[in-house]
Amino acid sequence: MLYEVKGRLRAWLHDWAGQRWGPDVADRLPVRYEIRIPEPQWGDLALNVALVWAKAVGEPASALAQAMAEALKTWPEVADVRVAGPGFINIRWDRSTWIRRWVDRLGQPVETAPRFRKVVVEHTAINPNKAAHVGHLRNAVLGDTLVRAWRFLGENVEVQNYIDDTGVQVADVVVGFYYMEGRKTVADLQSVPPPFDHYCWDLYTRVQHWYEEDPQRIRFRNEALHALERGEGPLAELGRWISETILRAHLATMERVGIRYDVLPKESDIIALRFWDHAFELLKQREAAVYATEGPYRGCWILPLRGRPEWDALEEPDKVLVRSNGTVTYVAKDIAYQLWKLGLLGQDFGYRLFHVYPDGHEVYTTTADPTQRPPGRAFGGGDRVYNVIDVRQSYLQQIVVEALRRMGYETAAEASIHFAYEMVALSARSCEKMGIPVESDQKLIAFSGRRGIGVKADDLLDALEAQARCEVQARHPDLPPDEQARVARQIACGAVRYYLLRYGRQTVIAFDIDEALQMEGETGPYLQYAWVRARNIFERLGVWPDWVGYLRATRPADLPEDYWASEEGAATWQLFYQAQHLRDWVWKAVNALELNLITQYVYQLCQQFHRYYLKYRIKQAPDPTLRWLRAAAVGAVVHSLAQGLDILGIPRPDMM
RNA sequence: GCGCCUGUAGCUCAGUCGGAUAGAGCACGAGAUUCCUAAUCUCGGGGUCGGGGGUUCGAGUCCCCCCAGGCGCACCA
Repeated sequence: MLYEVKGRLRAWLHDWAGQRWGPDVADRLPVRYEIRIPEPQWGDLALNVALVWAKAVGEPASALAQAMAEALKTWPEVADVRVAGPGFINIRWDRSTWIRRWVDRLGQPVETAPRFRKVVVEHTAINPNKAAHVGHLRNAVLGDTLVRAWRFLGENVEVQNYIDDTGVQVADVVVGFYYMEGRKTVADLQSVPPPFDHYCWDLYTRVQHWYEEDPQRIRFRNEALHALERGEGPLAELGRWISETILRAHLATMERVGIRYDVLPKESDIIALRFWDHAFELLKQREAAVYATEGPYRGCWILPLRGRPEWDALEEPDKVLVRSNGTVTYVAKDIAYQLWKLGLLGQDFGYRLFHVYPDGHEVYTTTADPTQRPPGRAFGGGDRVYNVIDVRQSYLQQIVVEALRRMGYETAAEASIHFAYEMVALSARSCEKMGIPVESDQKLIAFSGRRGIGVKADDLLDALEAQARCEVQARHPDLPPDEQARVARQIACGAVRYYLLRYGRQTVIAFDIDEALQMEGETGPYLQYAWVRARNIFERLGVWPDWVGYLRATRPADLPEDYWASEEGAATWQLFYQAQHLRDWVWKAVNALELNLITQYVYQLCQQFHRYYLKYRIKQAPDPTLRWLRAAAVGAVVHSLAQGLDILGIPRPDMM
């Protein structure tokens, strides 16, 4: 509701300016003024528009503010408008009107016009050669939360998880099984002690050491790599089985934290379908790729980047796409794939069903046979594409976008967004605990699959679940064990997701096991506990889940106007009003790609609710009117919290 | 060398396109429960916002310089 009022206010201010200075002036006035929620003492809404516009029109800010304030007083939902400081306009809403209108509108869908035809979000993209670690989890949680936020805002979103099943990493594990361990058939792999992805975690680091012992052995990797690319022979067969098995393990791990996908495009199919050839033709046609006849890249096809200030600073700004030996570089493949995501390649994969989630949601994977098409489904072709990849890939991502630009796909370049975030590293303290040697001056140690340094996502979740289960058992000894386990899983999921989301994306997370296992204070369980408490109120009133019906049926004919001036009235209003801001924050978060804005908002709402809950009882309120007012505020929290927790992917337990 | 990012309480971090008195959590100390209430709440100490200069009604936030740290800059993936 607040969201809608803010929109009206902007339009109204524009009209007001038009009447005062004429429409031409109004259209040229800065629109970057702020409509913010101030400290409660100032009012419900604060505008700095007079300060911003005063500069533009050369009138004193305070006089301007005064005039606007007078005009705003005619709004029916406005109780009072005051001018403060150098020219802030502080609006105070008519509380009774607001709360009544809010109850009436509950359940009505918010009207949203989608901005995009399809938003594509690619995240996770873990090499399918070993178990997922917490760093991968950060990627997936950020991506998934972005997906949830866009869906909340009414967009059609497709979730992609790119699978590099032909790369060095898978090749190394193939080498490990085939040459080091002599496991040469799929049957041999099936006898590996489970969990398979955890076994490969160790094997992968063992292979690295094996290479270091004798550098000659690197030829086994090349052999495996070629086999994977050709897709034939016993090595390729092992590779296919390994990558698919580990991919399924990754899907299971991600399902534990509520993360799902729509389509899993495989590198092997990109190779088999020769996506690059098509992209290459396009690049040549549009003169974005050039054959170098001289200089250091003689004999290569390059993407010339000279001529733009941001690239000229580099020693060798041009980027090789096709090597002098005719092979294709990593960036080049990425350009082809990005073109497909944007629907510009003029070519598509085939698809087959890969997995069905318990609730019926289907995940497809690609095939090399383009005639295989799932009925009623189409993948790729987004008009907004997010690539969730850590910040170290920024340079590469910039090149991909620049290539689109050079090809003349300006809009597509604008639509391609690199969601860059910092990595998860181990704190020196955690390393010591885990027995990893640390040099004294090092504060952080980066995760490294090769060296086997990192915390597996499953291990973290297991630890959290075990801990949560102990607590649940202590609190609800009579609850059936499978119910206890279910709640524990929900809490573990909430704890991990909140832990990974609360940091800004440019903050390196120094992973600390004790901190990650924390369930008190600013944590996921804190939010979940607020939900349980709020929900319990209506439960105890006997009106769950139809608390909306309850609020409508028991609404008092008149609300006491002096209530809002009391201490309780102020608290009730603040809680109610705070619960109205979700949509604004989600919007802001998605546009700035700062998802921690959502966690902060939800956390603060919960904090406010916990305080209110302790102070004002609902069921035992002194009279029906007070009960209704308090219950309405709690209802606003329930409404907002349900949506907020869903966006964050934090489960909503029935009890804790 | 060049580019990007970071520096805020003992620790881990927020801080909204520049806005009103710099905030949380953890840790530490003291308290709160005859049931919608302890995975919670209340109170307390703790800060030269890395340093210096500038822009303006107003700077943790924008600009310049310096210091410290991280990451990136292949015919590797």
